[in-house]
Amino acid sequence: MQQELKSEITKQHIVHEAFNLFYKNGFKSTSINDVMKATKMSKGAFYHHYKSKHQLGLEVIELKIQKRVYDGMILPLKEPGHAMEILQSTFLNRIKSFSFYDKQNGCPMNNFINEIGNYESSYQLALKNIVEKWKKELVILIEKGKKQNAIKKEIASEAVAIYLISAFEGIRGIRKLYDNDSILDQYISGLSLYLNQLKP
Amino acid sequence: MQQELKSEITKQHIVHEAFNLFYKNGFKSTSINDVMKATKMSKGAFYHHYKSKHQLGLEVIELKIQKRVYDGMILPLKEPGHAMEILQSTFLNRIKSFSFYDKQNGCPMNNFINEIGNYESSYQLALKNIVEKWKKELVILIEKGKKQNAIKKEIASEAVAIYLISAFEGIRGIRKLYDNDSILDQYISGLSLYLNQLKP
DNA sequence: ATTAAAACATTCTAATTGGTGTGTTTATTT
DNA sequence: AAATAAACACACCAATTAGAATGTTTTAAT
Repeated sequence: MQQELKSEITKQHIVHEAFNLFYKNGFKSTSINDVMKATKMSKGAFYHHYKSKHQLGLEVIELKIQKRVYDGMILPLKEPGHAMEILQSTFLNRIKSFSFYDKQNGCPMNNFINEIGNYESSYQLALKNIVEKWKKELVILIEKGKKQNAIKKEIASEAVAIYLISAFEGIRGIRKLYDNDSILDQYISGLSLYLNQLKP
Repeated sequence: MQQELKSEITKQHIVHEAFNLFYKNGFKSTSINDVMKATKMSKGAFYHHYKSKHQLGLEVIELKIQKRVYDGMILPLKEPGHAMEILQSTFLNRIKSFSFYDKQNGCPMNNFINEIGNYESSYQLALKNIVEKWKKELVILIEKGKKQNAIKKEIASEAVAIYLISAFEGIRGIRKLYDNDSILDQYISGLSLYLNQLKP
């Protein structure tokens, strides 16, 4: 029982450092050597716990990236309250809460999607899973908004959900190109306008 | 004079094959060996015409990627006619005109942005340049729409432009995860709704 | 205390990387 | 025709890659 725990801690350690390096330098550009240098353990340790770099990538997606999107963008949607206010605060708060580092390096999920989304079906599936869960929760909230008479009943909830997600992921990439937040302010302004126009 | 021409043709050949491989497999993952294997010339030939892989990357951005965005998304905006119709047809036509290959591999510019947007300032600059030109032309068209009384005068043109671009680039990435066009249909539906709500 | 297995460390390999140096051929100028 | 320079080809380098093989140490059960 002690051993299982230690193994679990070591794996979490590896996944944690791997996520940081993948986020900063990309998945393909990060070698197992790099990851294990960061953990200050040997490569033998890595191949004891994981059978390949591919498996590590999957765990990073399923554990770290999924959790990030969950905590930042999905869980807030489930809070009680007015749907429109939750929509606004979730998207706006998240954008405004990003550190300089996070602005510079974009969305980890979006980075993965664009780097290896056309690469391997197991990655595709794991990433699609996250997007689908996000979309699903957004749709639930939008439907709630319709019932609350806060959102026009005739609009297609899924279309709005995907348009919100697309623009959010898109701007996370584009922001990388700039060295200040003016582009984010314009996005926020565009988002506010969009949300306001959903009101009946 | 004959030599300069031959040199130009060879460089175009290299840039062409490089773009295709960067698009399919990413910039970092594509080696000069890969590129020159595709051109069926030697690596010596490459380093005769280019001083580094970095320089090749810049030329691919400035020649191929820029042109793609220009032809597909910017030039159509300059056509005479009703601003709102041009907006709708440009975005919708472009999305619908993508080949299976282009849907699977996303937007070349967005791929570059997400892979090396946080990597090197010369790439950042070259890519930002394209986005800025796109945004600028969109703003001009939106302003025109306001004059034509086709778009609400009180909305911020830059915000709408960036929101349109963000969503477009975002969906190009997300589409990679799916094996059919339903997600694109939802995006299109969300886009149409968005554009309609800009009308006075 | 003995044994077995888990958790690592160390060393190695075959392949690949961006880039260089040294040819050889072709085109242009004198 | 001779000289020069451009356009390549080919062999090579040191560094890095994912992964395997073979150690050694720690832990847990008997």
